Amino acid sequence: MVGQINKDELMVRDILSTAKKLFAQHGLKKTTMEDIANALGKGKSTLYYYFPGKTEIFEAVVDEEMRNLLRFTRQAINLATTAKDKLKAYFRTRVSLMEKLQNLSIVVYEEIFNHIGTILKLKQKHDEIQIDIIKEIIKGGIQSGEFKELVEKDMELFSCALVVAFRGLELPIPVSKKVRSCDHGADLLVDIMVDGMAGNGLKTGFGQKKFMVNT
Amino acid sequence: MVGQINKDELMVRDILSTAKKLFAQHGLKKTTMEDIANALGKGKSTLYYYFPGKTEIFEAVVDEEMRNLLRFTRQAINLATTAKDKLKAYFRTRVSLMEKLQNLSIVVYEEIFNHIGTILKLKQKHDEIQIDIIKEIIKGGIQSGEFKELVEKDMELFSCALVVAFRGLELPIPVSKKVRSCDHGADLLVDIMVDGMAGNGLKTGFGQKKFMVNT
DNA sequence: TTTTGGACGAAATTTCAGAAACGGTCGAAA
DNA sequence: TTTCGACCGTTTCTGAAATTTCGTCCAAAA
Repeated sequence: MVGQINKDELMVRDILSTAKKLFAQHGLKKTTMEDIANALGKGKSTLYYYFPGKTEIFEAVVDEEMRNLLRFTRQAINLATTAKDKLKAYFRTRVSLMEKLQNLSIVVYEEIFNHIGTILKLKQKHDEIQIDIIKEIIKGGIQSGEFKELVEKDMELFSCALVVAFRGLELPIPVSKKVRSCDHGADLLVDIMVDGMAGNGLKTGFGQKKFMVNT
Repeated sequence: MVGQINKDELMVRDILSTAKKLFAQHGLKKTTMEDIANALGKGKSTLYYYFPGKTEIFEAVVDEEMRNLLRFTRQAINLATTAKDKLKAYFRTRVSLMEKLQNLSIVVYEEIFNHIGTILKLKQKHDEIQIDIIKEIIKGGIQSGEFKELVEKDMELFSCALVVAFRGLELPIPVSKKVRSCDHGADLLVDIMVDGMAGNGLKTGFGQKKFMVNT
């Protein structure tokens, strides 16, 4: 009984790993149940013994992949001590692991952007302008002393990031709407961005005080 | 002469405005050159006198729409005085004008997301978790005094925004890659987010020395 | 000259019936 | 309990004919 459960899970793992390879290689549509079965050296209906259908296999593969990403993220977060470093860890691991995850989802993305790639190239041109706008604002803020100094490279980077990040808001997905619909939201974000999240009352005692001097 | 140039531009404007209506109503593919010509009350070849082809008309329509959005954005920015308010104006106008622009691109978006809507629903579930993770980090930061106080609602909003904004980075577009590929980028962003962009000594002329205190 | 309309050809798109492929089921066998 | 081949209903592909649509051309109107 315990052995059977293990055998069950082993089979499920086998199915998922080979399915993942095939999905990453040929995409969801082009990968048939028979392909998976053949790659496993099993009969097609064996798959249906372990999974209700093709959809569930795909979902399981994606779910597993996302769980992995989450696991690594949590791990990196736990290694950091301060909240600031935790945030850094969050973003850093997500950025690096995203690229690995894209091995799986690249086919999906390709399917999407074969349909709209042309249109988004138009957008790109205007993104350049938007970046310049933001950069100008920041430059103005720096000159007036309202903002901290920032080297040209970082300003460029930060402006790019803002524009790109905003694209996430443009995607018509439920969670986006939640943020988008709240007018107060945009202001809050800028408030945080400008004034920072750091509290004035630094935590008592043992904290390491650092002085950074810019000119 | 001058009169002809005006007439030219007037005709171009007419074409673009009626084409825009039709594109928004029926989409790019379902709108034929004859549809546009009929709606104008002109012959089909008239269109070809003013534009090389259908593609160019569509691009011109989209370009005009984006220019409009840019125009309003600049206008709003100029009305604001401080850089902080300018940033706010930037985001606020973009959010509100985006919805109007979507009247045009809603057909486009529909075409896109009929293909991938199913897949992105999977993501949504994990987004919920990510939001919770970030919220927890922020909560911890607040409790330790590292971060400023934030009401529950704003914390939720801010966390959502971060997750959603990150979606923009995931899109496989050149500018995204530019930001994504730079490891230093993520850290810079968090640095700015935490410490803020605000300088200490406001606009005291020339030599700006700044002291940043971290814990 | 400048501008327009409609006819025209080439190329893309749609249609649709028949064929192939696919997801999923079932009973039997190991 | 686990695996398998055969089978069914549906979806997807194919390819050729019919239709639509882009873009050109030229005569004619302004």
